Amino acid sequence: MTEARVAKESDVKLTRFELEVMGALWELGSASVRELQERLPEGKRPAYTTVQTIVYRLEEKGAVRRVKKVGNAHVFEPMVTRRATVRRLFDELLGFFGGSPRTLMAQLVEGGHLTLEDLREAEETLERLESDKNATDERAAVESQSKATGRKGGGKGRRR
Amino acid sequence: MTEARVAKESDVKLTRFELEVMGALWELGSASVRELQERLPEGKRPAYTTVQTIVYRLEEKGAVRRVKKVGNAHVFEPMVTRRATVRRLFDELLGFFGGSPRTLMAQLVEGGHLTLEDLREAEETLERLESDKNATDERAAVESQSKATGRKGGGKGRRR
DNA sequence: ACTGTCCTACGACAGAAGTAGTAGATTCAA
DNA sequence: TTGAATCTACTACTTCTGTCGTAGGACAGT
Repeated sequence: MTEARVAKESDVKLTRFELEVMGALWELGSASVRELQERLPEGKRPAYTTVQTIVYRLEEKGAVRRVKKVGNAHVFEPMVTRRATVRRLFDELLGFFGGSPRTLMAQLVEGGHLTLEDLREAEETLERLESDKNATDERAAVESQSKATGRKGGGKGRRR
Repeated sequence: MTEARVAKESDVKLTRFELEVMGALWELGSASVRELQERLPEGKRPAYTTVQTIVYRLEEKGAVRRVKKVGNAHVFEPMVTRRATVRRLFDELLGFFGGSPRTLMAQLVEGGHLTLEDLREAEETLERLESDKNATDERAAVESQSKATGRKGGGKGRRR
């Protein structure tokens, strides 16, 4: 039955190539195997069946699901959000930096990855988010704290 | 002879666990296999030989090298900087976001990973960097290139 | 010189990831 | 109703990762 596991969005662990495919799927919203394959960068565009295999594995991991059929082809849709996935990857990254976003940010900045504008915009996003939060008073601890993600370094949860 | 490949720092591709070990090595500056093993988080602390294997593989990838011996044990030192590594990982991340740091930043912010303070500090770092650059007149970001390992191939300096 | 302890250098192996071929089912346009 | 084109559902590697065990070398006491 190739039953897709119902996984907590937060524990879906993707490999590089799976991420690559998810990237395409996130962009397209939903797509067939062929569409996905065609969106992959020319250089590293594997055979059709290779992509198919990846998609199947993603399905088993609960990262995507079939939503409908077009012709004889299945159309897949993401089950995990890009956001949740980045969060996950970022957390991993943090692991190698004593869990400090600061340090990581510094490295990124120094590495020339981020421009002042990027940061400014991020700030705006953040501020907008804050006020939204206050205005609506929205509670709900949403998905976030699933469980102290087994951080390695001494405790010290990031405070905001 | 287990000759370590002289790899361009930028093309060293590390796996999760290798990163984990590198994390420990970056923190210690230089260390023996045992020291590295002991710095790994209790929970996931593999057997001594497992760590040893990882270190050997890192050596072959040119990510670390033996610098000396203490007793009968080798002491290793990182050959790739933490910075360069983060850069690499970040680049990969960007791949899933249409190459836009903005989008990624937004996701991070929304995910509650970054606080306003984190951003402010990053900005300062950036500004400090800018003026340093202008004042000091651009100087190679070398930092840990202790010895020029015959590095000469066609440089493919990524600039963004 | 003998012995226990700690390393190193290899060799192994299971499971994950990447890559793809094939047989048979579907679909679509004649 | 046929046949080509396209998919799907498997099966099958090969490589890469994570994990160790073991044999034999080095060294510190005794």
